[in-house]
Amino acid sequence: MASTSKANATDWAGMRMCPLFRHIGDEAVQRLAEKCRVSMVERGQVIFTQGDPADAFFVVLEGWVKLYRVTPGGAEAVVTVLTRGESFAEPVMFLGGRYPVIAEAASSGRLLRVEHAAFVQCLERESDLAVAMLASIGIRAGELTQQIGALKLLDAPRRVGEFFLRLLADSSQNGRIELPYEKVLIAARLGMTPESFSRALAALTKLGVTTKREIVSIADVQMLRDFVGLDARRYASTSQ
Amino acid sequence: MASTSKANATDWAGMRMCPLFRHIGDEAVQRLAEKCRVSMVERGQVIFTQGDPADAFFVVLEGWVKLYRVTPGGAEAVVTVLTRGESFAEPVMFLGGRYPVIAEAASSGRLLRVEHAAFVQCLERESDLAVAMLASIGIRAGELTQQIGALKLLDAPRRVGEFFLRLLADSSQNGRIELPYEKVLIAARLGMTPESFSRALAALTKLGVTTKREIVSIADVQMLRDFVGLDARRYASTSQ
DNA sequence: GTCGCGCCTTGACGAACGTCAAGCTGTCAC
DNA sequence: GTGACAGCTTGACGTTCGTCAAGGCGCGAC
Repeated sequence: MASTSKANATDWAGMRMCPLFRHIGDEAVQRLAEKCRVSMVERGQVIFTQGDPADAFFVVLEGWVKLYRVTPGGAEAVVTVLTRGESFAEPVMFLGGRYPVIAEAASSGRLLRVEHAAFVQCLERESDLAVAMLASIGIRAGELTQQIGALKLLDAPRRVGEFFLRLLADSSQNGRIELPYEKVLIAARLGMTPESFSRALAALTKLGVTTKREIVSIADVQMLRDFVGLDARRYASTSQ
Repeated sequence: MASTSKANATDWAGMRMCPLFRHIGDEAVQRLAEKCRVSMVERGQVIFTQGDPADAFFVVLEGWVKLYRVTPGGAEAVVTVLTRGESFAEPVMFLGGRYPVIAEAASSGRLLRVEHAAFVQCLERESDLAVAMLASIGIRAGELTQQIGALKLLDAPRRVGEFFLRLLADSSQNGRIELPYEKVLIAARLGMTPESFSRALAALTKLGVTTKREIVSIADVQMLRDFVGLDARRYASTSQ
């Protein structure tokens, strides 16, 4: 990997926005972070390849990562696209198998790398950590179950709006969001075609959401919130 | 709860089909099962209520359970419906909070009740268990991410077909599946309206899938498999 | 028995998204 | 500067599902 460094305070904060570590005590997160390395990656850089032994999992601290397979035909089949605060490859690492996909940086960014050995060490030392992580990961599963419903409930512009708001909530960069270069990836992530994504962006322009290249600017966050209708879905919130 | 008993061999097998315990060693599952109780429930019976301290989580061994909230207006808002092999309320239990929903048996059935104390005891004793469960639960999350995609990919009849096949895979009762009394629950679970569900069933009749009341009979399982097109989606399989 | 009430079904209609196809815009090579 | 290519946008059209509405079936009450 290009260049690695120890996790600093910023990275430590980045870990907290990951669902995996959301319900874990500050000290525990810090102790784990100390054993991890932060890697800088460039667009196109391969993080791991299909078949590599899964000896670590990753948290995206900044930028975008795409996971894909190469089909027998040789075509790229994108499994998913991840961004800030999202983790990947944990299950394979826990099981001690091999990575079933290729992970590639879809933009320049920073990744936290959690090694198997370091992780298990922490887990054995404090049994609270295991329970807390089980909770975190379980809640994440619950949220996903809901997303399935939300996918049907929300139309394309609202889905895009919600996605932008979620990215914004993490780092309040005053209405500015950076997307990966290929917007087709975002479309895939949101479960729609590039065409629909483009139309959704056009519809959001009326609400003060403008896009210049890969930069999205939201003039009035509250207006977007109202449009998405977060309030109407308050009942459904929290897991199971 | 109506009547409880110790977990027997059948129940022990039932636990194995739960994603939570899928990647755990036989001995570990058995040790945990020994500490759990199996409850018989009748249709309409409340398993726990909104606000109760979450001191246990559950695995459905047989029958159907619905989780719902009562909205401020007094209406029932069904969160989800679960059946054989599915667990619920783990995250809240791990966090030591209170149940945020009401759990009610949607049909008569059998539940495995896993107490907090017993669970933590097992977890502390063997650190492998924690890692295995993290893997299991993580894979489940990965599967859900896929379901989100599948939801868009598959039309209504195919979604219903796939759902039936998944229920069948668990207990090969020779093409016979029992649904809960109110089919509207299944429709909700599959993310569609009762009308669409009805139409989907009508479409499946041509494929030898007949429904009499709450009993679904599948004449030719392979034909249904072909229709759903499991093969076409093989690439996307396994988590992340 | 038969009345009434749920629930399931069936039909007609409209909205939203995917697909196909064409045009536009930016970037890079030469 | 000019050409070529890739990605994005826009338009037209068909499919599918949700919505609204009416009808049928089964079950329990009286």
